[in-house]
Amino acid sequence: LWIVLARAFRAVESHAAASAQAHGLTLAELGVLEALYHLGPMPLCEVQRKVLVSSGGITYLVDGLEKRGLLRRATSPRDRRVRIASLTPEGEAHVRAFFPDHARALARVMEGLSDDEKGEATALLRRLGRRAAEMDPPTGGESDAR
Amino acid sequence: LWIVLARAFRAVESHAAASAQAHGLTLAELGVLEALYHLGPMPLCEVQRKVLVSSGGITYLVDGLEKRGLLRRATSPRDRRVRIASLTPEGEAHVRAFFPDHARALARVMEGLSDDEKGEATALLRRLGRRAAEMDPPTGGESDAR
DNA sequence: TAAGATTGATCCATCAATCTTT
DNA sequence: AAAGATTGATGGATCAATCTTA
Repeated sequence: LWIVLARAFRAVESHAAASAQAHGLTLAELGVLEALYHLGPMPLCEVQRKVLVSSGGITYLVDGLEKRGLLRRATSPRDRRVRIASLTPEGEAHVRAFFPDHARALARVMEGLSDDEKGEATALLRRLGRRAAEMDPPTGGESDAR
Repeated sequence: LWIVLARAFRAVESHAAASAQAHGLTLAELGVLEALYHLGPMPLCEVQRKVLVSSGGITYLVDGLEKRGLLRRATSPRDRRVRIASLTPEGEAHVRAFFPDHARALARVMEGLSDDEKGEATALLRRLGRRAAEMDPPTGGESDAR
């Protein structure tokens, strides 16, 4: 199973990465933009959890996206430690521009399975992922363990 | 599905990586050793296909493992372009030492699914992976496209 | 002390180019 | 030309340490 899971993931990932790259984005960057687009502005630490990247990585990612004017940072009024990321109008336009393309590309890659099968695979993988994630922490739980 | 697949993969991967690291190995390095252990000596280009890494990457990996005395390179008598990698006695001992641990660790991570479910998930993922892999080449087919 | 964020060092892996052999 | 292997440059991402605020 592990082998097959890895191969399937890499195969799909390469397509997803190609689709992202066609719009000048990394997969991780695309993840950040999508999170902000669908869920609205949120603290960096929350984005980090969504995108599954290290705390250093999120700073790096957001740096790049901010430099390109796709998002901006703001300080939280409630807690002066946290920085809240939100899409700029340009960023939102960019997401709207590539999202349909990206979704279509992914759908095409997945069309080897019927809708029922996709549902089943999703259910199975969700259980597998949950268990594996909450299992005795590999490196202390997260990639940021101290 | 894509999201769930990615999360499941990363969750399992982190456990696998931790298990490998416990024996001083990268996941990719572990893959090379396992391939050589189970399938015997083989050309570098074949190892590359098994481990799914770029051609430059395989050289890098094998360099490291050779430097640690876990495998050695030899020239093929049939074709003087190819280099054949084979485990040294130390390398074989090393694999024998960590393989049971590693297998057990993986089994534990997967125990969220019953055997039937594992079989089903494997079948579905295999189909998904196959289709995605042989689909219109993302970057020209492989990571080494010219 | 702990959480959020940032920095700088480091690492693994891809990429493009090159060399040899077929 | 094309396949196998190697090199050097580059980049994305983790990691450990640090700073600020709670």
